[in-house]
Amino acid sequence: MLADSILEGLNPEQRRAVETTEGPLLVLAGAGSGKTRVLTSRIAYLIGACGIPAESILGVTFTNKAAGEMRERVEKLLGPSAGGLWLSTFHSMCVRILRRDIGALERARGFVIYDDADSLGICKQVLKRHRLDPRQYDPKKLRWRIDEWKNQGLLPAAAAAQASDIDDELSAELYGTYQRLLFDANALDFGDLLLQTVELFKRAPQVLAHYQRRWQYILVDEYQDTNRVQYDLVRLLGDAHGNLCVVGDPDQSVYAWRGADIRNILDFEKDYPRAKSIKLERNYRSTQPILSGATAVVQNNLGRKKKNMFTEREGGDLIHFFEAQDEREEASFVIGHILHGTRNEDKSLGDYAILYRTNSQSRAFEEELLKYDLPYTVVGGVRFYERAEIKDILCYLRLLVNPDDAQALARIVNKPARGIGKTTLDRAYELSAEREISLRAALAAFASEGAAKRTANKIREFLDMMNDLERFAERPVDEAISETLERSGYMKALVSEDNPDAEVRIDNLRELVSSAEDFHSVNAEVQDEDRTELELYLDQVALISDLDNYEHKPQSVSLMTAHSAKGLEYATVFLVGMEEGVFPHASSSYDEERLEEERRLCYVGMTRAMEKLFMTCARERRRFGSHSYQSPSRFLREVPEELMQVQSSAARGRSPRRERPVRRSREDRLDRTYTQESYDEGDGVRPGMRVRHSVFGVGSIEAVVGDGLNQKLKIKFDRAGIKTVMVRYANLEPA
DNA sequence: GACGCCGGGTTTTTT
DNA sequence: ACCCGGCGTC
Repeated sequence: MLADSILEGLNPEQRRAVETTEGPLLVLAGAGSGKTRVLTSRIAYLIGACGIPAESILGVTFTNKAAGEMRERVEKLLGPSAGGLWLSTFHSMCVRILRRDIGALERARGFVIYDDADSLGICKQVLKRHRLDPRQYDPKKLRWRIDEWKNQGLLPAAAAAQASDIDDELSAELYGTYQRLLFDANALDFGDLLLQTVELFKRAPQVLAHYQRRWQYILVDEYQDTNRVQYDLVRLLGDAHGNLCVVGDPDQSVYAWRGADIRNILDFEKDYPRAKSIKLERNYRSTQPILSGATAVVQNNLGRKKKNMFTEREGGDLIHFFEAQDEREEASFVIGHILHGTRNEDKSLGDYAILYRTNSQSRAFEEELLKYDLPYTVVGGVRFYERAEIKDILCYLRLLVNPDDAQALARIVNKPARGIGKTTLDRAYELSAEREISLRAALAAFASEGAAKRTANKIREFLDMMNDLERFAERPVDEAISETLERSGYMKALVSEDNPDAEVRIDNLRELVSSAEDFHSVNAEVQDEDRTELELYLDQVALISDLDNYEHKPQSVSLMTAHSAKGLEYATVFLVGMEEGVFPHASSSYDEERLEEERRLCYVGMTRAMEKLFMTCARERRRFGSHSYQSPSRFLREVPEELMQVQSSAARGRSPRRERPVRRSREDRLDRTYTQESYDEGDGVRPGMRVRHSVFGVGSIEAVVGDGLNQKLKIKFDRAGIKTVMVRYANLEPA
């Protein structure tokens, strides 16, 4: 009875994916094939039809939003019997496990979670300890390398063993120091959350056994985006019973740069010989031209698992293509179309999404939207919890929970200014390294030993204040925040600044307090046996992404990167900035594997559209403050001509300067290669040309080196001599 | 120790 | 064009 209602409306493949409950199962779910529906129905089926207790089921996703949506849909199918079901991201799952069991690794349970900025700060500290010049050894690169290792499941010793050259050996050594500093601060970074959980399972079999017993059925969403550690986690948890269902689409694997290994999904059947596999190839989302166009693009990837997507949504518009003169015209074309649709075609703003390759591209569209007073929502970019003032207060809170948090301490010790500056902090760092004590202890030691009386008093005052604040660690989180704002003098300092910028920040802090009030009222009843509300709050804040807060508003245009758009759908999608160097991104242009990932990303972007898909490019674009000229993206050429419709220039909202009124055919438009990075449209840079540089004055080009984004010019300046400049940055004019 | 100027890097995507 | 960190000055 219940089983019937759960299975109702599923197509035969979906049904099979739901009913095949035992053993390993691979569900290859193409874009728009009802993947989430299958996952939620499957969970509901396990509980409602098979009688599996909800607490025996683990569902893992990549975003909190996806987890939340799934929970909602399962509850809709089953009602409250879904309580006890674990649905979470890999990261929050690991936090929960570690909070309970990290003691088995001889670590304290009160650890804090370090975000990217904190990690980078630690990297800088590492370089300092090794007396390396951060200009010579880039802390960002170190951060990147460490993250790579962590994604592969390698701790410092293993990394050192694998290091192939002297450079990498040094990095591995620095990685060791990095881990040491994290340990001293009782902190874990994002990568650690996963890696230490694997470590825990390996070193404490009884802990692993506990979770293996608990979770009899495991489901993993977006399996194509799992990295090595996530693979290991799934493997460890699932091996006991083998009831592992993974769902994914190799064509939508777009996170290799974050360590995702597409082989995890491609090799699933090898890894789990008993595995069954089901393909979901019926697309419920897009019209025929959109699906065919997207498929045609992604088919250019080699070594791809064959999939035959089909849709019954025959007819519909062809894919629209528009080539703008520059990014402003591109924006005005897009917004013009939206205005037309909402005024004349009964569309609402929520039907539209603007998708781009990089966050920085949102700007032109935002300006245009503002011009017409159209509400819009930007996903990504600067996150609320990363804004300086928010982060400052969160660092205070972190210190209430974990006094050893060195990053947090360093950040706020002089915010607001209280006379404890760089010199003092440096001394504290040195003491901390010498005596192997926490930064806070070192600061206290400095106050009673080396510091001048004035400084010593200021340090003591600060430490007393912090000790006093600690009483609020057990209080409701909104109280803790309000008290912190007062006692620290942070609010007072902002108020006395008395400028518009400070006002914005005050508003943000008020928003923080009110969101904390919400958190408090929601969590008031949910008493965790041994975690304070503040601790729970900090965990949540650390793991929340901008996307998680995104809600699709019916009266607001959505703007986001193609990455962020994965899993979402819109009636009309504008996939903008379709130019070589932008999409595919320049940094991926010379590597076949990375190009294929760009192509998959393009596929993801295109398949977000249900009814209308616009792909646009601009001939000219301002980047880094200077002009650049790009040719249309190769991906545009990969869309079959008969599926594409060129938007005529008559559709343009305003009249651009059009030096050539000649109507070119589509092929002409797409095949035309513009001279990249020239300073005057259409003309290439050639030796002998006279140019003007804003700093060096007039000179003549001696040589042209390379092309594309990295093109350099050797110029003999009349007064400044011979210089090599990057065209991209030089802002040259003809002279 | 605080403030202000200069120079360099920046724009790949994020849990 | 913009932001941030570093360095010099007060």
